[in-house]
Amino acid sequence: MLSKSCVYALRAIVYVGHNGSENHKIGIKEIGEELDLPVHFLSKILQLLVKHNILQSTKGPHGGFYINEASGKIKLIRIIEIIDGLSFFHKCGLGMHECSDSHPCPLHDDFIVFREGLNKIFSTKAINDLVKKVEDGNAFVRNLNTKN
Amino acid sequence: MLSKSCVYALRAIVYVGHNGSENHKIGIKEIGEELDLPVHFLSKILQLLVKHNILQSTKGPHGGFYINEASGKIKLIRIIEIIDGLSFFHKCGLGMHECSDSHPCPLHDDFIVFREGLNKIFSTKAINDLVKKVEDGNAFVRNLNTKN
DNA sequence: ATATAAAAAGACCTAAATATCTTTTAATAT
DNA sequence: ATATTAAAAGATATTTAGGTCTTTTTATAT
Ligand code: FES
Ligand code: FES
Repeated sequence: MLSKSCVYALRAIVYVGHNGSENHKIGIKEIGEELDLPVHFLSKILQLLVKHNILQSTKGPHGGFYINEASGKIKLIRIIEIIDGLSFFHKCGLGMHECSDSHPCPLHDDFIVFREGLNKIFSTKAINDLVKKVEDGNAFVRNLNTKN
Repeated sequence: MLSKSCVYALRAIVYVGHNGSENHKIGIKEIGEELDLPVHFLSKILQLLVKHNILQSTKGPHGGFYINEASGKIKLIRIIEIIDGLSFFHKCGLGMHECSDSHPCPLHDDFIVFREGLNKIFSTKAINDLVKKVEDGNAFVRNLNTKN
């Protein structure tokens, strides 16, 4: 559904939101290790988010990633848009060229309920909402039973 | 979500169910043309379904594909299982190693609604249900505005 | 029996996603 | 100014999904 790039990005940004701040930036190495993600690959993805100002970074000693006030309020759908694009939310679940009410595939009515439902969730929830859940101990971004 | 192989299979089998019968088999070429699908690729996929007896075929003159009584009653989930596997319906939407209620990701509660909902649809609907919709003119498997 | 038609099977190719490795740039502390 | 640190950037490799082409097998009609 979402590409690996995309879910890596989401978890990474939540991790940064949870563990970092403007004066405690998080290095890519730490993120990769804590989330069991391939560091260099993740690095590329985060670069993209920085370029779009979804995420902030600085180089050099004590450099790393962090998110500012505004970034925390960004909706998940924006990140998905940047990384995967929004085509999933428009295209036919059975792979027809067009998804439309007037020329529906046999799964259309059922499928769009979920497609729209997901769209709504991603369009409503912001980074901070996920961070909050993690802070409250109601959710996690790190894998269970990773070797440490 | 579903791979192309999988949606190609679903549309093809519905097309065959709709347009064919044991004494009017449908050639792979026709299916490919009518559904705008790559013929040889589709051929591989249908072979797999035939091997699993989800679809019937015969070679030679007047040969082709058709579905028998039993096949029409097969649930979509079975086809998905054969082609893509069922991992989608168990794995975490944010790509964590495990999806569980006790160690949920921040999207878990919202995501599983979607995942389970889709699972239910695929587990409930049979090939014939889709064929029926097409026969009633309430759904289509062919693309709109294809050149013919 | 033979020719023919159509699926099955096999070998191969291409493009995209994912991942790794190396070099460059920029920020900070000394 | 210099050394050091860490992200950015670039180049390359690997894997997987998707797609094409060729040969073989099998059913049917003549
Ligand atoms: S036409 Fe297939 S999901 Fe809308
Ligand atoms: S843990 Fe992520 S969807 Fe269940």
